[in-house]
Amino acid sequence: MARDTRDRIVAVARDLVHGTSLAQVSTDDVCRAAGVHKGSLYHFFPSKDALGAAVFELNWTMMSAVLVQAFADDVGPLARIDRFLDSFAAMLAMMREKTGSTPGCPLGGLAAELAAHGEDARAHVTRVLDAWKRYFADAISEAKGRGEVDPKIDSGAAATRLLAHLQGLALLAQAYDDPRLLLHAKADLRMLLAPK
Amino acid sequence: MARDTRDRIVAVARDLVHGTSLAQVSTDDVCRAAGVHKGSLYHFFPSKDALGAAVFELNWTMMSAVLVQAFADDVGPLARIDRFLDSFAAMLAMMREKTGSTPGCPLGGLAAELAAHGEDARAHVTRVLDAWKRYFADAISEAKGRGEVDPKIDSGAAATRLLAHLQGLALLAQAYDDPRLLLHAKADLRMLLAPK
DNA sequence: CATAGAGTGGACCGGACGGTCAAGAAAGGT
DNA sequence: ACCTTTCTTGACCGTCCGGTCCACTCTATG
Repeated sequence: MARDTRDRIVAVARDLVHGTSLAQVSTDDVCRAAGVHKGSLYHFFPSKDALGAAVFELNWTMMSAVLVQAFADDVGPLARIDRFLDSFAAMLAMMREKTGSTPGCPLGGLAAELAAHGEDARAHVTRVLDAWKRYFADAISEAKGRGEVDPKIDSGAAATRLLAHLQGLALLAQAYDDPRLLLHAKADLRMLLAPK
Repeated sequence: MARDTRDRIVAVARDLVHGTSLAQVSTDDVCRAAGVHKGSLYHFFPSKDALGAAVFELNWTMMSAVLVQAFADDVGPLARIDRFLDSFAAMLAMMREKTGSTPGCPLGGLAAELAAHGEDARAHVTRVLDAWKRYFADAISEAKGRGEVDPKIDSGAAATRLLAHLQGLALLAQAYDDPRLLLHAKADLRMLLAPK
């Protein structure tokens, strides 16, 4: 029951924050939507910022699940990247169905907001982004070994390129309220890999 | 004097908002920093949202100046894009000096935030992004004519690619508090142009 | 110089906000 | 059965917020 309440608070907060921003969602909003009282919220979280961090963490957990699934090695490394992009696009499209407007990247959007909330929040955010990048970097390394991309490129730098591009596409998708912008992702990321 | 006050309010608001978000800056903050009283602010702007729109407009004006200068046709089209990227990177680095933390793209960041402020705000934002994209698209068209990029690519789609990538790099630069991420911009955008 | 209207000062408002608290209800170990 | 710890409740607080109001002061114009 206890863990359940905490989880419900975070999940509800996540839904409210996604598509908007942490600042635009009040603790009252969260409590109302979760059917919980302020005291409970502040029993589990020392501050609103802490709740924000938990939301970010939950987003990362969900993204991790998608990453693990997409990057399973039953297909080649480049196909894994493609598969992840499909999942990512589907995720945004589904969110648009549910909320009526296209959200940005659940991690990137919060990352930009939390970066201004002090140095430790920023450090946390960058650790998560690094973990995400590693999935790309590993696949790229493997693709280099297979001769599917230019072996001279730096895997880490290429991974950063891919992540940046994906973040940019998600941001434009949000601004244009059009998840179809992500349809270009596969081809775009291929260009950034200098394939042979 | 009148225009002067209005301009000062917007300029100050811009400085406060840049690097954070509109939501995190209060009208009191703006008034204090501008040495102005609430009555004056609400004499010029009917609401805080209107002030936000004016800030966005100012950012676009400043960006336009950079664009016009960078895209002057005294050099080839691809060199213009490079020149713009230099200016953009310099802009972010300068802002970091001034505020102590790396801001995101002055247009992209606000665009993402304002997109959730109703349909008309979003439409305004997309018009500005389209205008920005046009600078890229025109240069790409010219580069195609000169045979500097693959003539088969669609200029508009390529321009979207470039803008998305730039936005993504700016977002990561903000999250990592490291403007050097933009150093890769030139090479990255080249890859996205499928040069011959 | 009279007057109108733009611009400014600054007090004020209602409500929303993040956060607290004390007391009670469950849960859980012994 | 008992007590301790973990939750939950719901009223409450001080502050900050966006926004209003009205009296005042400039300044441009006729």
